[in-house]
Amino acid sequence: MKSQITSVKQAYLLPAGSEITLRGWVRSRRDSKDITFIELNDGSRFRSMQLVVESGLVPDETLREITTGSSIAASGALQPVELKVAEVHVYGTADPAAYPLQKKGHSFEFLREIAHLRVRSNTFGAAFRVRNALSHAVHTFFQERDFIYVQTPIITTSDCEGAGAMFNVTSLNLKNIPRTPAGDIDWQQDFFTRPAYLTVSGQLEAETFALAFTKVYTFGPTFRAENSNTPRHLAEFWMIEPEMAFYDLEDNMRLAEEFLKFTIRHALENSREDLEFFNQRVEKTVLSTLEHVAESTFAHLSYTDAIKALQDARKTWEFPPEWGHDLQTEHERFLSEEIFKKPVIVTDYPKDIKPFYMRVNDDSRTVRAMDVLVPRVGEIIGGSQREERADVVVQRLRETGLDEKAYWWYLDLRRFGSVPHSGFGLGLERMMMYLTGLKNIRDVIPFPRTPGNADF
RNA sequence: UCCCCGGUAGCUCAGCCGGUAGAGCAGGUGGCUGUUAACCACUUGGUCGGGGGUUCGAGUCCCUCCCGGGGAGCCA
Repeated sequence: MKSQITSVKQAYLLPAGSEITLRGWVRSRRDSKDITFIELNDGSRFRSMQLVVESGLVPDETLREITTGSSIAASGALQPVELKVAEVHVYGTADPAAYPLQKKGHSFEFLREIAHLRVRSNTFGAAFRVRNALSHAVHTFFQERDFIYVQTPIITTSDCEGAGAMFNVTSLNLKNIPRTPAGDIDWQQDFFTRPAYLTVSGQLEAETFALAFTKVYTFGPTFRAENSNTPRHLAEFWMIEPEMAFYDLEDNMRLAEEFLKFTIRHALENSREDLEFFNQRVEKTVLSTLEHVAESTFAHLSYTDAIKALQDARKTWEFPPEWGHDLQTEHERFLSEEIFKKPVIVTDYPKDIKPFYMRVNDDSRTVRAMDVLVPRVGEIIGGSQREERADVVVQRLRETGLDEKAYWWYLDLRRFGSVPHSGFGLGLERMMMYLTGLKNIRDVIPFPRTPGNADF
């Protein structure tokens, strides 16, 4: 009798009586005198499969090895909701006294310290299946709309946009750094003959592709060397950056809204079981919020109107809202959580608090920027219409104190066939927090990198 | 980086005005039952985050460093 090797996910689709072999890791085990129940999980879906072992069928010494965390193969006949085991093979044991995962719930803080094992838990199994589904949805969304996927460089030499501190990339011997006669670091002797960094954004490079392929997107890792210690920040995270020629800010906002709704609907349809777990155990508003947002229309208002609304609100602020200052976290949350109770897009920020590449409005005080704020998570998308006028970009570079020579190729885009264009950046992990209700960004990325933490 | 809170058994925590360390769960042993965060009985297990100080005596008070969490800034 030959049995078919299947995943737990597939097994639930097979008829009773099917002879199958399952392989995976033991979640828990319960013993009776003449019968043993084993929960087997292989990560293929949230549910485990219950294995029933009647006494005498499996040697005692084998049964003894089957403890929480051990890896086994089990063959037998499927019957409703479980597998009646005829034969078991143990691949690897897991000493119960040493195996850190118990049947009981653990704190996220503890599980973070065992990131190599936490993926075997309910929460993190669900989280990373959702992350997989979300990544798939990202590509599906853009590919269905004829966007070209572009891999922008991880290593960059453009001393970028002032978008936060950067990690240096060097092959110099740090114990013996070459110096110029003046005593400065002699970058000529470094690998790239100039300072190099890990990218903080693929946007500038993506713009070059957008001005050839019309619609493009990036999806890759980005790095920030900021000493940020919050549940919303990572030193290494994944960002999705679409960039579209011939799109103005309205087109850009429409796409952002469509994108969020598409990925939410995709998750609701394809990750239902995992999301139901989050809804039950992590954040009981996740499902209702997602379903609500998938059907709602995002609120829109200008930065200037937002400031007014915040000033009119009967609320005492730690930082009173004031035109010209960036919105504080408390302001953003109030807009999305209290005033609108749904995603809000704030546009047209003062130019002095935004980067050089954003298109300057006719009032010459504001730029065509947009931030999408969602309840619970805050800023999930930041984007803008790009400044396509060569003279204005140059002026903005000078105003911000950047070296226009370093941006010669970026300025070329404005000299040769320039067009209006727009784009935005979306943090994959922020989206994950929104989908799962998990409150710490370190719990939605496999191996989080934060100040002082790069284990695993 | 700043401001709060915390660090005691493998995990989650209690430990009062300083007097010499405890519970639940997990683990082990036995029992019982088609069990499902199983149940019942017994039981192993601790440099009280590190260092320094005060004191007859410090888990407890003081200083300092490290680590974790929350808030703020930076942003996605």
